[in-house]
Amino acid sequence: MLLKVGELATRTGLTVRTLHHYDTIGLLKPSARSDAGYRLYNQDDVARLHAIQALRHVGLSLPDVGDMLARGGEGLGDTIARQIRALGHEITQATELQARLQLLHERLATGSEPDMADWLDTLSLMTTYSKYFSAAEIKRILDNRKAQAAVWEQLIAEVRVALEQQLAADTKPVQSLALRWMNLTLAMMDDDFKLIDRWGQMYNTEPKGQFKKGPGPEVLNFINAAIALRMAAMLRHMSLAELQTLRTGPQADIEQLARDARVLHAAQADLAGPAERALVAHWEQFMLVVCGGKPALLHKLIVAYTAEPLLHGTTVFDTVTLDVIMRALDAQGHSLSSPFVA
Amino acid sequence: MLLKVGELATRTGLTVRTLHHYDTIGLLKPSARSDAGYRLYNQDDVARLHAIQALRHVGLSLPDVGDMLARGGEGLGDTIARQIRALGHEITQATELQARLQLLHERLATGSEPDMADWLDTLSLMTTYSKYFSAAEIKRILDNRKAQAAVWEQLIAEVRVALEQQLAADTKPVQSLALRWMNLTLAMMDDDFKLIDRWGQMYNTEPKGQFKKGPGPEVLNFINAAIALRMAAMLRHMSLAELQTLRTGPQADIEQLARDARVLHAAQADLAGPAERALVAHWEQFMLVVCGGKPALLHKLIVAYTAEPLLHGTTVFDTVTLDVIMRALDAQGHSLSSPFVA
DNA sequence: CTTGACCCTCACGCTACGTCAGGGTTGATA
DNA sequence: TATCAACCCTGACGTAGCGTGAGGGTCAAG
Repeated sequence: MLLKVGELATRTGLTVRTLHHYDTIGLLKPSARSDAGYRLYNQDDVARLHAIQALRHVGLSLPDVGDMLARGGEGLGDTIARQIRALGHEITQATELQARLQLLHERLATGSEPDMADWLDTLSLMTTYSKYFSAAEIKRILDNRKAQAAVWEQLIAEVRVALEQQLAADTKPVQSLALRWMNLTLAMMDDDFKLIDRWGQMYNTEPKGQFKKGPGPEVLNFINAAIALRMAAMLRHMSLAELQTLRTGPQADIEQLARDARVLHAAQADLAGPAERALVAHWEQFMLVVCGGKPALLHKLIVAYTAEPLLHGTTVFDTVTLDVIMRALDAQGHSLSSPFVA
Repeated sequence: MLLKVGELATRTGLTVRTLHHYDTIGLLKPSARSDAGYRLYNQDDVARLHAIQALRHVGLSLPDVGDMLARGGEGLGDTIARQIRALGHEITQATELQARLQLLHERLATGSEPDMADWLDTLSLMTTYSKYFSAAEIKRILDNRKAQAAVWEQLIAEVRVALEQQLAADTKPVQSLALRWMNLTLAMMDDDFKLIDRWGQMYNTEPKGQFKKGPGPEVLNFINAAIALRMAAMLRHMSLAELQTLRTGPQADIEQLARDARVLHAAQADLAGPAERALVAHWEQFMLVVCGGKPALLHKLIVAYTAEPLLHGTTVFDTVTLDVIMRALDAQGHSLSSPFVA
C-alpha cells in the first residue's frame, strides 16, 4: 500500500510542506515516485516517519534525528538524559524570569502610576539586579529597602552633611555614620553577607548611571572609606569569616535596653543592684545574638572595641545607654574581656 | 558625549552587529553620523537603548519593543502580565515533557536492552499517550499494566480461545471474560473512569498500527462486543454516572471471601451460624466498597444482577463462593434486594 | 471537455542576529 | 610621511523549520 504525500500527511498530522521539507533535507525520502512524479511512501517509510516524529518529540533537531536514525538509535538513552537536563535548565530559567516579572508587576501595580520612566527605570534596575541576584533575593532586598526607606533618607542626609563639612573618615561622628550604614545595609540583606558581597560587586562592575535613585557616588565614596577603616580595624582582631557572621541584632532589644538604661540613669541607682544585673544580662544576651551565639567571637569583638581607638564609642547604643551599661559591667566585676568567654 | 558603535556595544554588552541590526530595522537609529559615516550615539540614544534592553529582557520581540516605545510604555503592565502567563504555559509544557522523558528514560534504563526497535516503540507509544494523558497518568497506567502483565497474558489467551471457538458474546463464559477484562482495565486505570474514557478515545482515534504489543483488533472487537452488552444491561438499572463510580474492590477481600466460603462449604455448616453471618457481613462490606460506599447503588446493582439474565453468575467470585454467599444470604433472611438499602 | 482536488518545483519570508568579504578611517608609531 | 592595528562602513549569505504563495501539471468524476 503506497501513500501519496497528502494521505501520509493527514494520517500523521503533519503538513505536506513538512514532508516536502524532510524530503529535500534527505531525512525522509519516499521510496518511490509515480510516473507523474508524485511521492509514494511505503510501509517502511511510514515506520521511519513515526520514528522521526517520536525523536522530534524528544526535542531533537532534524539533523540530530537523522544522525540518530543513521546510528540505529545508539546512544539514545544518553541523548534523552541530556534533553532532560536541558529541559531542567530551561525550566529554571523560565521560572526565574517569571518570578522577576511577577515581582516587577506587583511593584508597579501597587505604585498605580503608569509613568513610562518609572516602569523603565524599575525594569532596567531589575535587569541589572538579575545578573547578581535571584528573583527571591531581589524581592527580599527591595522589601527591606522599602521598609527602611525613611531611615535611609535620614542617614544619607546626615552623611551628606558630614561630607560637606569635610569631616575625616576616622572621626567619631563619621564612624558612627559608617556603623549605622553598615547595619542598615546588613539589615537590608537580611544579615546575609554573601548578598552584600554581590551587591558590592554589582555596584563596582555596573555602569554607575544605572543607580539614579541612590545617593550619588561622592556620598558612597565618602562612607565607603569610613567603612573600610572600620573593617580593617575589626579584621585585626578576627577573621573575615568571623566578621561575616556578625548580625545586626533585633532593633527591639536595642530600644528596650536604651529605655531601661535611661531609667537607671535617672534613678542614679546602685550599679550592682538587681535591675542593673538584669540590664547587663539582657545586654549579654543581645551581644550573643549579634555574635551568632558564639562567645569566642563576642570576646574578640570586645577586644577589638577595647584595642581600636577608631571603634571607641561607636556602637548601636546611644552614649547614655552605653555609659550605663559599661559602668554596670564594671561595678559588677565584669572585666569586659573575661566573663563571656565559654 | 557621542559614542561610536563599538564603544556603545562594549558599554551595553551588546555586539556591534546587534546595533547595526537595530539601526536597519529602525529600532535605534543613531542621532548623528560622523563625516566618515560612523554612527554616533548621544545620551538619548543610550537611554533608548537601555529601555530596549529592558523590554527585551521582558521577552518582547523587536517589533513589540518598537511599538511599546512608540506608545510611550502604555499598556506595559498588561503586556508583562501576558508574558507571565505565557511563561507559565511554557513552564508547564516543559515540565510535562521532562516528566515524560524521565519516565521513558527510567523504563528503558531498567530494561537494559539497547534495542532500537524497543526504544522507538516506547517512544512513539509515549508520544501517542501524551496526547491523552499527563506524564503522571502514563506512569500510573504503565506501572499497573506492568504489575498485571501475567494476568493480562492469561486473560487475552482465554479470550482468544473463546474467539476461535466462536462463542457468542452473550454466553456465560464470554461474559465472565468480559467482566474480568473490565475489572482488569479498571484496575489498570486505578479505578478512574475518566482515564478509561480517554483510553477508549485514544484506541478509537489513533491509527491501530501503533499498538503492536496489544491483543490484535479481532480480540478487542470480540471482547468489546461482550462488554457493550454488559454495559447496556447495567445501564438499564443505573445511570452512567453511577456505573462509573463502581470500583473493582480489593483483591485481598475477594480471596479471603473465597477461602472462608470454601471452609464453610466443606464443613456443611449451618448457613445461619456465626461464621456465616461474619461471611455475609464481610461480603456486604466488600460490596459497599465496590459501590463507593453508597447503599442505594448497591441496591441497584443487585436489582440489575437479579433482573438481567446476561449478568447471572458472572461476578468476581468463583461459583462455589458465590453459591455459599447466596445461600447464606437467603438463610439469614436477606431478600437480596432489601437489607442493604439505607 | 471541464472542474476540483491533488501533486510538482521553485522561491521568498520569518527571528535576531553571526559571520565573512571587500573596502574606507583614525590615531599612533617608525 | 608611510605604515599598521584597530576601528568603521555596507552588502550579503546563513541559521531552524517550516508557512505561504506562484505557476504549472495530473487524476478522477461529471
